[in-house]
Parts: sequence; structure tokens; C-alpha cells
Amino acid sequence: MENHDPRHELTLLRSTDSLRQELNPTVNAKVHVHSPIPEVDFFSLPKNTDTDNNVNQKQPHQEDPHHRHTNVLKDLVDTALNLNLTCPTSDLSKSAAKDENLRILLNTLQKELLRVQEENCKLKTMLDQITKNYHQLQLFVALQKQKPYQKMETNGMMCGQHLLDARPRTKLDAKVASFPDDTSGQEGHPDPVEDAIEQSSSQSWGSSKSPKFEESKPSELPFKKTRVSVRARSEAPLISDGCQWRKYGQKIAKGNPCPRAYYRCTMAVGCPVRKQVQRCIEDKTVLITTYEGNHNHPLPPSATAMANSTSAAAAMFLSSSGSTSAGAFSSMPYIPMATLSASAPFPTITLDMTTNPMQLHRVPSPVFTSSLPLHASTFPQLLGHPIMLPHKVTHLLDQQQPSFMTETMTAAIASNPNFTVALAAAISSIIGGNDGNNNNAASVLPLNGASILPGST
DNA sequence: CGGATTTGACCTGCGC
DNA sequence: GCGCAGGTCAAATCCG
Repeated sequence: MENHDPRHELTLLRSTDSLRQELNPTVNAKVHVHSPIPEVDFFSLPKNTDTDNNVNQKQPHQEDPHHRHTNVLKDLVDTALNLNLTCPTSDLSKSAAKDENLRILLNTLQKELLRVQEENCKLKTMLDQITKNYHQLQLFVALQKQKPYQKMETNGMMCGQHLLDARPRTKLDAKVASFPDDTSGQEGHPDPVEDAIEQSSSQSWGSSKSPKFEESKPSELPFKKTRVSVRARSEAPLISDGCQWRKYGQKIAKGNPCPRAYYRCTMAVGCPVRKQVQRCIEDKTVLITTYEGNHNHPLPPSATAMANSTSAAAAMFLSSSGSTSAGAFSSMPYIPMATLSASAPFPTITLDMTTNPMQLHRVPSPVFTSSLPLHASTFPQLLGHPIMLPHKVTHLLDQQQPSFMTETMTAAIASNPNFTVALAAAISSIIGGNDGNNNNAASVLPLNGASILPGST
């Protein structure tokens, strides 16, 4: 990914004090005030030209809005300075006052320029991330299509860590598709994304044949459904996620004495979204919630607000999963423990919010499960507050070094089970695709519109 | 009284 | 084909 470092641009800048010395040395002593902000030199043409070339090499955009903005500011300051230079040098106090005004103007412009530069950086980063996510998703879907029935060695498939779905692995579990790090075989799928969207246009629980809620065709490929499972500590029987649910069944699943409850979204008639809730057999305080399906109705604003940000986080999560092999993640910070299970026919992403990232122990994953922790650099957008991490901090995180930031933010996130649900929803929305009937908000977060609404269930 | 929950029966898919 | 297990239905029950 192109790494646009604002510091590179700041190296172009030269102190306006030196500029003033060149322009009007007589007033410089007076104007040499303590400027708390590094000032920008718009006029060092040779230097700027040189460095601009470097920048342009890195960003070969013809019409860079950032540079256009800079040129406008240059013109403004040019005008102001020209006025200043026409002042008679004999009138020292008058000149000093003008110079002071000029300094204020410069400071204002510098602030504005820096702000625009930062904004530009953010936008570029977001664009890069979206592009990257798109390509990863495209590859992912292509692979899912190509290998839905490919048999793999299934030794050790039965594993108690397969979250929520405690039933013994069936033969379908062996039909595992590779994940994005497997770059083989994109041929023969001219537009896998469109295919995926078509496949995910209707979703329902797998083995159900309910006449009322049947929305899937048996002939469709098995990877049309995606489950997102969330493990979170909660004494409450349910995690509030901003949607309304109605319980329609309960079962004692084999291997877990805790009953599994089945819920259906009741925010709209015929909404296909279901969720299962079950306590973990190993730790009764852990509540495992599994979602499937896309909402076919608008979501409450309070639900979509968080959903949008978590969608971004989920996209980054998925992107991370594709760019690096699972093994390479083993030493990276966890935010939270996220596991992508390829167990067909329902690939399941599991977010384990019960694991303290600083005392991290990798939960034994089933065979053919890729452990794909969220990368630390996804933090800034997780809570819907797009904080721009200082490059240094991000770099530290990239270097897999624990930082106080990682610890603090992870703890904050992990302590809020609602976040995990929201994140799960977002991930499901990305993998599961979009049914095309959702409104704007719902299309960003099709799954469950998670929020921090209390008592919304 | 209406909506939500409970619970036994039923359906379906999978393994043997 | 049979048995098992997961998932769903729908009548009964509960609750505000």
C-alpha cells in the first residue's frame, strides 16, 4: 500500500523567520516571535521543486488536490508579501505591524494547509484500504467458488473449539476452501464479486426448510452463507446489539449442557437474519452469539453509526487476512482474537473478546482454520472515531511491539460486548455480500446493525 | 389481551 | 434405509 507520510511534506517547509530575514531584515528582530507552529515556506522554489518531484514520483496523480490547494495558498501569501514589500522601510513601526499581520496570515494559512494535508492523507489511506479490501474480497470469493467441494484431509476436524457450533463436524466440513493467502486459481471467474453478491442475495440458516423463511435454493453453492460468531463475557442472557429479536426455539446441543437459543430478527417482516446464543461449556460466563443473514430493512441510526465504523474495521481485518499468511500473524497484537473458520458450508468468523491480548494464548483452532487476528493499525476506526494515529505509533504497532495504546484500546474494546457484536455484524456483511435490497445504511452493515443501545433486545 | 417465551414434535441432512 | 443431531414450527403458557 502506498504510504503517504505527511512528514515527507513537512520536510519541504522552511521557517518563515528565515524568509522574513530575506524579505525584510530590518523588522526581523521584532517579528521574531515564538511561533508555536512550525511555519511553512512556500517560496523556496528550488527546494520545493526538487522535493515536489520526489513527492510526485511517489504519487503520480496528475491533479493532486493537495498540491492545488497549496498553490492557492501560495498565491494568497504572495499577494500579501508583495504588499508588505512595497512599504517604505523608513516607517519601522508601520512595517512591523504589517509584518505581524502577515505572520498571523501565514500562521492561519499554515494551519489550514496542514489540516488539508492531514485530511488528504486520511483520504488516501482510506482509498488505498478500500481498494485493497476490494481486491482481497474478489480473490476470496473467487477461491470460494473454485474450491467449494474440494476435499481436504480431515484428520482432527472434530475440535471443541469450533465455536458455538458444537455438533460433530460433518463431511461438509472437509469441503474447505482456501483463504486469500492461497493465490491459486482465479481463472475462469470473470467477475466473482458479482457472483458472490448473487449467491448471497438470500440467506437463511443452513439445514432449515422452513416454508415461511425458506430463502435459499439448494442448488446454490455452499459458501453463500457466512456466520459470525462472537465470544464475549456477559452475565446477561443476551448481548444488546441494536436489533429486536424473537426467540423461536431452544435446543440442548450435543456436547454442551447449556441450551442453545434461536432468535429471529423481528424489526421487519421476513427479515432473514437469525442468531444463536449459547454459553460456552468451558466457561459459563462466556456468551457465544452467532449471526447469519442480512437484514432486509433499514437499521436504527444508533445501530448504523457504530456499524459503519466496524464495517471498516472488518474490512481491514479481512484485508489483513489476505495479505499475510496466518503464521505471520502469530506474534502480532490481537484486537481481538479473530478466527476465520473455513468449515463449510458456513465459513465462520469468530471474534474472541474474552482473551486478554496482553496475556494472549492462542485458542487451539480447528484444523483448516485460519487464525486471523485484527491488526493493531485497525484500531483508529474501530470505535467510530477515525483517529489518525501518529505514524510513529502505527509503525510501532506494525513492528509488533506492544504499546500502551494497544493495551488500553484493546481493553476498552474487549470490555464492551456490544462492540464485538457490531464487529461481527460488519464482518458478516463484508463476507456475506449484500442482498441489494438494503437501504444505504443497511447495505453498509447488512447483518445486524449493532449498536450500544441498552435493552434493545 | 397481545406479544413474547417455552417446549415437544417435526423436518432435513448426514453418517453408517 | 435407519438413526442421530441440528434447526424450525406451532400450540401452550407466561407476562406486562
